[in-house]
Amino acid sequence: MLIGEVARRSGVSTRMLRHYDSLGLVRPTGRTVGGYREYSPADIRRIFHVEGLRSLGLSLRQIGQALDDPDFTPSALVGDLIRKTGERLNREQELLDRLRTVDAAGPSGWQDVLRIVELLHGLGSPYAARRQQTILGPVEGVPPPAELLAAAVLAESDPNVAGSLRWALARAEGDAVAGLAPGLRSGDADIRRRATRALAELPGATEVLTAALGDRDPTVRRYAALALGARGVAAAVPELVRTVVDGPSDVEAAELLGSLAGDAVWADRIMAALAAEFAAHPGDPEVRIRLTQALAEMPGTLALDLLRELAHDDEQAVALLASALVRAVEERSAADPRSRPTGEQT
Amino acid sequence: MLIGEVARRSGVSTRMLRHYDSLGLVRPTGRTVGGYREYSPADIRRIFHVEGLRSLGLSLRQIGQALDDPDFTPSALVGDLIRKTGERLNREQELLDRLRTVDAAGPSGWQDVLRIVELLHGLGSPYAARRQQTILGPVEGVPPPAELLAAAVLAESDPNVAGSLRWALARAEGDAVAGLAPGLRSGDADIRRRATRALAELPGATEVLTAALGDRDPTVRRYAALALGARGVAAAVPELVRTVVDGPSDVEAAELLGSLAGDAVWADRIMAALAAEFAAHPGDPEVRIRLTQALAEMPGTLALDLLRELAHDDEQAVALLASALVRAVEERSAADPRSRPTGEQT
DNA sequence: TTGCTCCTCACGTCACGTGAGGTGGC
DNA sequence: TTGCTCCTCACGTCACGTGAGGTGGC
Repeated sequence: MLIGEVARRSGVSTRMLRHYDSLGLVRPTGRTVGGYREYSPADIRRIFHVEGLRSLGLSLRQIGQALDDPDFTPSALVGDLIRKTGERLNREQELLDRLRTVDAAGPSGWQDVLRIVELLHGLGSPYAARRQQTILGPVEGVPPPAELLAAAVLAESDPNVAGSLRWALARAEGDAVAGLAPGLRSGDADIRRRATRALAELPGATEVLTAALGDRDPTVRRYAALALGARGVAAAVPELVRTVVDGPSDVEAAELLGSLAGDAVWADRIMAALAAEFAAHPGDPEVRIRLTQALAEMPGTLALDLLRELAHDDEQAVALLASALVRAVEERSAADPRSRPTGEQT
Repeated sequence: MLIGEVARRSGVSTRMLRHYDSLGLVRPTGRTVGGYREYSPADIRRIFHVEGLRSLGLSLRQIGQALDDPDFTPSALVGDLIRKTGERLNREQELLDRLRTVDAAGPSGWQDVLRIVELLHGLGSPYAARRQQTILGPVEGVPPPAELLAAAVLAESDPNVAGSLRWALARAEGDAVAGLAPGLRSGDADIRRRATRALAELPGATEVLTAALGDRDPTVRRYAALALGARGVAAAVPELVRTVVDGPSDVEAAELLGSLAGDAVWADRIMAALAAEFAAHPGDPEVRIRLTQALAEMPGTLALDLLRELAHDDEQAVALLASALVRAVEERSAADPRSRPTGEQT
């Protein structure tokens, strides 16, 4: 069979068939009197073998070695190909991510593209100082896009750099909330915490933060509750109460509960929740003290009855604190009659 | 700054810096008296710009055009890069899949590798006839690995080819069940159906099939129930009863219920389930007829009482069928006294 | 004789690495 | 004088595409 027909049947160009010949990879068995290459059925089969191995990414040189050595062990070579292909795949994936980031920023000229690439490069540095500098460094004109900073916030493990990033993110142009929201769906609790902390420092974001109240991770829930409490969102109340009980940020949580209790509807529920926690922690002085201190944050004389009761608490420290707070609340209420509830006699 | 120091600071080799120079991409502003290239700070900045754009996958030619034309619009080029990178990514992913398939088959020589590649190629053909031929064609020595055929079964839409594949799979070497199981977790109901049908034709596979009884898709549940019923697995009973009610494969389901009812424990539950279905479908003659026919499959005189009752059914067709079946069951029981239940008087 | 197929030789692609052979500045 | 840096020129890589210029068979 002459080279043209072989090319048509195999899909390999005549150029490549001649190339295989010159490499010694597929030598046609004969030549016609005119010097034309004549391929035998065995030659054709060999061509298909070559194409088969090429479809696995072997180089022509590797194919030549493999086909000519019947004892060739494929396992090592295949393993190597898998590794190399995986590396190329990762590189292509990273490149695609970079390109998408650039595209999403909608650059209007090459200056913009270069700035984003520079940022991307700086934020991807393994040195925290370099990342820090990238964020705080001279912002030549356009501020960095929020989506990019959001991605960096989710990945940042250094607390100082993370703080700078949140600061920059709050000032960035673009939809910072949309950039952070995917972080809340991560399987990694650290990433969800970073997302929540950053969301807390943004205006709005109430909806995603409310969803974060249902997170598996207590820290995520706490960040979300504190942020929502500061926005006056009553849905945060149960988690704020839990924060008072558990300790970290209990003072901040108590203050937020106090201001939420300014709303009469929520005042009763908050008091009921706090009272329930006293009942649930009878023998734990630390929890009871935190709860008692939280009562001091309640507006007006809302907590006065409960404080008077606690002044006789079995725990000495609680009783002393409650007594002091009873006096403080009474004085406060005498000074400002508006805060006196209707049912109370002086 | 001389070329060596520039190379150290920028990470670009001196060879490449000279290459950039010769392309006109980065021409050092000056030369020393000795003819050495002298890079100015602006030149260095340009080098970093080049590297920035290279990190996005632009060719040196594209970079040259971009940097020299201040009106260059990046959007089209970036879009093109995204498309091309996505295509490369897909190709790499497909290559990696192929390599992993080959690796999983553990080929001992190049002959094996070539056979697997050939199979892979044949099974991936867009022509059903070619796929069919690949499966049924001359199997030169080693049978195709089950994992490969399993993947093909999950992807095969042509019913004839699918049948051949299931046939080949049942005869293949390797863990066919493990190859099919991921198909049951697919979001695509078609793939789950294909997986279940293929599992049904394999020996064993009881565990995965039992899991498939809880599938969202009724067809998947039916395939699983029929397969499990044939294996004597009583967990299939509820779905088999539903199959009798719903129609397709009701005869087969009834037969399986009949043989499962050979176990006294299950006999009562099956009869109770069938009776409940009669109660649930009062006005539906087709369902009642299928249910009545199913009663004929119950062993011995198990269904006799219910059939006698149905002989007076409001639906004429049901009543006639039930009367005929009552006689048939009575004759059968007279001929074979072993099938007479203890409580019955002749 | 006219197309068609085939032949060999050779250049271009693309981003480099690696010499060879030579020179300038401390 | 001795290293060190720099210079230009040029070949090799890898799997091809695309000619140029020429020839054999119907």
